[in-house]
Amino acid sequence: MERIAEGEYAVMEVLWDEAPLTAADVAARVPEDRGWSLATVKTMLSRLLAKGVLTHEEDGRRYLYRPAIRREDYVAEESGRLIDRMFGGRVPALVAQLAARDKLTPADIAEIEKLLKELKS
Amino acid sequence: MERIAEGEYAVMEVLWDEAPLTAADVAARVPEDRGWSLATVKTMLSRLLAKGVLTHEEDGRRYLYRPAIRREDYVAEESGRLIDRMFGGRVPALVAQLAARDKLTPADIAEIEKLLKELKS
DNA sequence: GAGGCAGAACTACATTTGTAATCGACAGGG
DNA sequence: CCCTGTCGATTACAAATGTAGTTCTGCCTC
Repeated sequence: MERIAEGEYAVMEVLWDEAPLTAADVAARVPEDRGWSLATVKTMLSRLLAKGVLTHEEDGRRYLYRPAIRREDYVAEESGRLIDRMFGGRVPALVAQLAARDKLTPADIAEIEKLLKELKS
Repeated sequence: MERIAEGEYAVMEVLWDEAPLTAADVAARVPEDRGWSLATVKTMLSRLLAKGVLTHEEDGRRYLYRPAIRREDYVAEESGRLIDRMFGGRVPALVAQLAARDKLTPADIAEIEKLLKELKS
């Protein structure tokens, strides 16, 4: 699976949330703070098509875009990559790091414990 | 803190592992499979210096390089970024994802549970 | 003391990414 | 039927990245 750049990812997010959409629809849904023009969004869409992570179908004179890969799959790949690179593939090392940085609220801890308990059953 | 590119990161790893080192030493320690020439490593070192994440001190005619930022800090920032982007900042969502993908061995689970238990004390 | 080697500094060049502008085709409104 | 707005396609261009090569300058060796 091709790598998706940071900016491109914002477009994927939109389409993972709702698809199919026209280019204009995507542009309208991209987070405001990107400050992108429609042209920029169209460039992103072309590149994502070229990378094979989007498909398009014709709808009259326009295209409707939709993701060709599942969000879960991409997210899994990216997090795996990070865990491999930064934590030697060891998930507990990641959790330890988060803990050391106070990134875990008591609610998070409870939730994770619950998850793990269910896993073992 | 400046963003460190993927390739540059490999150089940082070397120096986090052992420092200070000369450019040649770094080159010798970069993972084989990168297939980098000494020149490439030197370019990386310059760019990392420019980004302010390395420092160098003179050692006669050469430089000795050492990290200017701590590995833990960088790793914390990067993992935070990923968790924000892909999991809406929710760590339990990340753990759930790993679980769903069978990325957690029973040993991992036990280790994480132990970590969390200690956190609560 | 001249030649060569080792270092850093500078230069090079393709690809990817961010961020558009422009072009050519066509559909719909008047 | 023609104008104009809308589409996708093509082109643009700077910054970051990957991956070196080249140059200049001393130090070491013979």
